[in-house]
This record gives sequence, C-alpha cells and structure tokens, in this order.
Amino acid sequence: MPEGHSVQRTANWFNEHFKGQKIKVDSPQGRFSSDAKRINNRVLVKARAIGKQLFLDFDNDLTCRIHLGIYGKWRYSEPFHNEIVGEVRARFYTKAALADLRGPTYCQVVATEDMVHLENKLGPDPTNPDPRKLNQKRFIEKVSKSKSAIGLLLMNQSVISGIGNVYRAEILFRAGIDPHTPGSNLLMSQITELWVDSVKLMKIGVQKGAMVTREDQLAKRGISSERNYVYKREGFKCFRCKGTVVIEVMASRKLYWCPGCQN
DNA sequence: ACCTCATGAGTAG
DNA sequence: TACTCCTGAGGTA
Repeated sequence: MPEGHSVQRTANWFNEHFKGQKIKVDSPQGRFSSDAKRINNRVLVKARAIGKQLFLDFDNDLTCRIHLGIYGKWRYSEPFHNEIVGEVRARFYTKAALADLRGPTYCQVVATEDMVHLENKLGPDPTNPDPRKLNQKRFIEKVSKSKSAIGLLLMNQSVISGIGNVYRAEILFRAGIDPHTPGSNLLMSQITELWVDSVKLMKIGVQKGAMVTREDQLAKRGISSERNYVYKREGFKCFRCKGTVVIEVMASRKLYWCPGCQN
C-alpha cells in the first residue's frame, strides 16, 4: 500500500530488525544482483523515509533507494520461510528477520552523498515533525502560487511528498474543496487546513497501517471496509450529504469526489 | 486461459 | 496527452 504512511512503516521495520547490524542482500530474480553485491554483508546504519521513497544507508557510504511505484510490495517472513515466491527483486535478511521486495519502480544502490539531489527535489513530508512549521510554510507557498488544480498539486511529490490517490481524494473531501480549484484561488486558511489534515491523517496511517480517513471508524476493531468517504465509492451515497459520489479521470488517475460537499 | 485493475512516475511529443 | 515500466490479484470463461 504505497502511500507515504506505509513507507514510514517500512523504515521503522528496517530500523527495528536491521539497524546497526550486518545484513545480507541478494536478488533471487537477478535484476538487482550487481547492486546487491555492493551492500551485501554491510552494516545498515539507518533506514529513512521521505514521501514515498525509502533510503537504506549503509556503512560504506552507499544508499539503497527504493520506490515501490504502483505495484511494488514488501513481504516480511521468518528467515526459515525462505522459499522464493514470484519475482523477488531483492531480499534483505539476517538470522532473525527477512524482507522480500517485489515489483518496485526503483531499487538501486547509489553513493549516499548523491542522494541529496533527489531529496532536495521532494516536497515537504507531512510525517516529518515540524515544530517550527517550516514544512507547512513551504507547502502553503507552493500551492498559493500555482494555477494548477489542487487535485493535481496534492499528487505532485515536489509540492507535498507522500500523498497518493487515496489521501488526495480523502483530504479534499474532508476540507470540502472541489479538486479542480486552482491552488491560487484557495484561501490561506484552506491551504493550511489541507496541510494540517495531511499531518493528522498520515499519523493515523502510520499507527494503523491503513488509510482510515473516517475518524468515526477508528474505534472499530480491525480495518473497516467503510474507512473512506469517497475513495472507490463512486455511485454510492455520500456519508455526509447523501448525494452521489462521482468519479472522473484527472491526469490519467481516477479522482473520486462528492460534488455536494466539495464546492 | 484469459482479461482488467491497482495506493506511481518518467519521458516523448 | 499517450506510452512506458514494474508484478500479482481477482474476476470471468
């Protein structure tokens, strides 16, 4: 489930199981073999997540950069369950834990110092603690200066990193904003609300491991199938206004929203 | 055995 | 805007 919250969880998993340890890295599928050799048997200094990108820093000044894209997935197992299932691009393991990576858009080893260029292109990440509100300020500045639709801006990783198609739809619904509204037409208070709500929702996402955006569903045990207001609810009655949730295509991605609530 | 879909993003034109 | 890449799951036959 690759929006930012799940990448944070992956970084946490790597730090819990592998940080400070020498880990084995190989590529059962073969496509990551030569890169894997460069970090195999090295100590994982730290795992970091920025937006949808995961960075694994090793003790030889190399970083493994991983981006799941739309298909990528992690599978964690006990090390004795080590049969290869499907196309395992990369396997990270010790005697105590094992993580398999399949279908990523990127899984590459790069000099740690060269990662800075990429990191600088990423917009503020709502999961990043922001006591001085510098990230919030950066987000507000970018949105308020853009004529692009806010529905596009939230998906743009240089504007805000970690938001994907689910959070985009849900955050706009909760703010009551029409996704087609140009960023520059929004009130400062609206842009601020979008940021603050992103922080709030992604924090829930990191804790729950699921994008629960209807807070009244949080009390329920497990993950409710009615956890979202509009995502994948086209044709159904809006939980709030009883109008009909609609779907349209925006920049080749499905956009779900409620014309009754968002205007 | 097929077909379609998915929480993404780079590139060409 | 269209095409490309990555992989598996679920539905239909």
